[in-house]
Amino acid sequence: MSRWPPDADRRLHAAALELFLTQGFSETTVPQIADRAGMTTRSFFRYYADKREVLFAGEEELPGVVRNVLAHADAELSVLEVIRYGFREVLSPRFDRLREILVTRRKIVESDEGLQERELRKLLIVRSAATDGFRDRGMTELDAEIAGRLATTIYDTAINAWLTSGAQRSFGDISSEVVDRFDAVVSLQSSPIDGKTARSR
Amino acid sequence: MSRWPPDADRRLHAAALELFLTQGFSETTVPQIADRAGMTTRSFFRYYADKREVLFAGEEELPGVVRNVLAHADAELSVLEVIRYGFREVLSPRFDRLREILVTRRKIVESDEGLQERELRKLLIVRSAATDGFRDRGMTELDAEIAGRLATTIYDTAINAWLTSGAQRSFGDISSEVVDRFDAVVSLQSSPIDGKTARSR
DNA sequence: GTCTATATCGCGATAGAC
DNA sequence: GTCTATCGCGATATAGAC
Repeated sequence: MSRWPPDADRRLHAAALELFLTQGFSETTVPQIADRAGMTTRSFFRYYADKREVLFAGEEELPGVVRNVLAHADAELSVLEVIRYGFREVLSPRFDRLREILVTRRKIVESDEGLQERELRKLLIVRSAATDGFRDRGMTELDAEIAGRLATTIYDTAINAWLTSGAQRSFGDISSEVVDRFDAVVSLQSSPIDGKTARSR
Repeated sequence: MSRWPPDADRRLHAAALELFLTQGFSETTVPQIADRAGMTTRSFFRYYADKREVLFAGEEELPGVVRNVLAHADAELSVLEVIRYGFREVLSPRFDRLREILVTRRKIVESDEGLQERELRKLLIVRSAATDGFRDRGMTELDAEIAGRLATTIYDTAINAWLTSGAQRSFGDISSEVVDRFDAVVSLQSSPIDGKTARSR
């Protein structure tokens, strides 16, 4: 048995989540987290760049997943079709069983503006990966950037709708609906609420 | 003549910009900024919530402008048409003469991840205003959120393209092009780079 | 305005693992 | 021995309390 228990990063993560939930994020200090995980303050910063970062542990794979999906999806698919396919076939299976955890995390993030900022930057990283992926599919630089932004915006909208809805619907179902609405909002002259469906040009 | 020179916030802003440009953002301390502006560290935090905030001074009106445009634009305009109109008629006149300043600010923001996070949150505030505006135009909650996200995403894309392009083109011209490309990327089966223009359904 | 908590990080020492 | 994880100490700056 080694002197240093393994999984120091996971222990820090677990300790942090408990404290954030019971005391609140800003009321929790790094020394408290480190104590609860059985190590020193200095060691905390060895695993996490700052106090916010610990909440986003485990999301490092997402950019790689995005690149992978875009690299292997049928080249004939339109942008919205690729997005719909990726969300339903790849992201939904990964996300659906994590719903409870994500709802909890979301509640903590919402309580602190600094955490919201960090979450937005995480989304920016995903967006870069998506833009790269669309560029590699042969789109022009501007179109790839637009497609990347579109994909992450739809992603964020769908995640939001999914975690807010009390029902047991899958992320794939909800994201597919969101894709439809994006298509409609961009394409239609007016919102269907007015009954108009003619394209403007 | 009063004991305290007026425009304390502007002096702090000017001092901060100079120091950020010459020394870099992270190498500049708040006491340095305050000293250069002729006041104490404590006074800095009276005018700006934190060191990052000073870089975004003067952008507080944007949400109000957005609400105003959406409230007064022709009710028959489609989402993309409202966006195009607002960017060309309202934002472009405001932005075009500020290009140099915005280019400078952009360079500083790009140098620091924390500043990028803050900028993203500022965009989030604008997005909330846009979403409110679209909701008030009679859209459903989900469609309004989508339209708000679309507007700010196009805004960010256009600002980026505008400040990156060396040419003297107006923000209105560039943003109009970006609107066209968003429409095309969402609507077309494939990118025009392949010569395909048929809509997928 | 002053004081202070606390985040953050640099550096060197140390303790086991291989 | 070398490598890696951790510790201990301390310095600095932000940010908020009083």
